[in-house]
Amino acid sequence: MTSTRRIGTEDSATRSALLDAALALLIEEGYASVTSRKVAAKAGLKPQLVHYYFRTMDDLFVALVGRGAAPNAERQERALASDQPLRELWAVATDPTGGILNIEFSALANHRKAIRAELVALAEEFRKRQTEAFATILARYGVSHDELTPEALAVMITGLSQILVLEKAMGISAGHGDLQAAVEGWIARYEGPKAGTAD
Amino acid sequence: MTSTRRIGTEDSATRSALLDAALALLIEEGYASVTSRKVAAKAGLKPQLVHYYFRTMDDLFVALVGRGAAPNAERQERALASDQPLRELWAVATDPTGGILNIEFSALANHRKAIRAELVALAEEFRKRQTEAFATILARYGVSHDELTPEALAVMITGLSQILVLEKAMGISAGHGDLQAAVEGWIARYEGPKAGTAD
DNA sequence: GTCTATACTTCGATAGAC
DNA sequence: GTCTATCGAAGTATAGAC
Repeated sequence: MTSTRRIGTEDSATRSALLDAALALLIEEGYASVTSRKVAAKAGLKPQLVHYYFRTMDDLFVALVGRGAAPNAERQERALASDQPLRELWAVATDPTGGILNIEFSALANHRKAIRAELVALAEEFRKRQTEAFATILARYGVSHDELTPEALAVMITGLSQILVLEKAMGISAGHGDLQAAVEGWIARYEGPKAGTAD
Repeated sequence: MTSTRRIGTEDSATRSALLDAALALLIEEGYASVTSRKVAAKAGLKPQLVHYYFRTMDDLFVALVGRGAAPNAERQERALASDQPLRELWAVATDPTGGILNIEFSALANHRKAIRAELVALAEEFRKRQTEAFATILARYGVSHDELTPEALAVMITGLSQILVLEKAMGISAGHGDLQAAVEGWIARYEGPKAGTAD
């Protein structure tokens, strides 16, 4: 009940175009460039439309997070349900586009309450699902909790994949090949050679 | 030779105060809040002074990175030279303030060339020093390169510490205790119990 | 060498026209 | 329901006064 101002419908094509433009800008130029003017320009629309469909810029960011949530969850589920869940999940986590987005959103969230709330809730659900799946997977592979807990593994995979993606985006690559190889070696120890590869 | 405009001296107290204010803002509110007006306000000065001492905002950021480089390098050297280098380095890497700064700078660098160049050069030197030290340390602990290379270890420590710091800043903590314990366990395997602790 | 007066651009946001 | 005219605040940056 904060204001009586009208707002566009959620299924509007214009609204969708604005979200597309915002997403592209976020990836290409960072969150500081996601302004009403630039988003509109990219979509070939007037800046005021941003405020019609999303009252504030924070609302736009929150909508952007929300729109990506379901596809991401599905990607993760598919990976976890595959024959080689660790390998598939690692592939998803090291995907450059997703990684960059993660970093931009994290930086954004660090100082904007509404966005942080949205993102934290999502991240926690993600981690929870991963942890559940890892519990089964690690048990199947005969890894004891003394060695590595599902929770620790979830944070590890996130941390290692993110540093690789972030640094690659910046142009740092020292040690990346070695770490990638090490991770693949650990995975291969449990899941064997890559599926589709002659054994 | 881009312009003839004058610029403040590097040992000016005003210049230093502006850098202090910018650093505080960067940590407290993120890089988007490091504007000439806000920096000046925080330092109790006029916004135009920012442009006198640092021609552009990018220059200010570059100066900020530069000012922190030497102290950071020293901190790292001290850790690497200690009796328990892995443990000390882990402690330095998981320091919250340093971590947050790292994230802010990374996000910034992702889309601003001048800052990225500065940061990448620094990060590479950092990694190189770490890798050199790790080569000695791992050899001393009897770890073969087949198991883990110094390069991979350097990226790993960076990635794991950063994810812990970043998520903690955002308010995510699931799995953190487990990962912290796992890392401490690995370290203890090589460096024994924490120095100063009864054995 | 240090700081201020000032210009011009871009920002988010609203009120009101279609 | 959709979009435009317009505003006041904040952004970077320069030219010139002390």
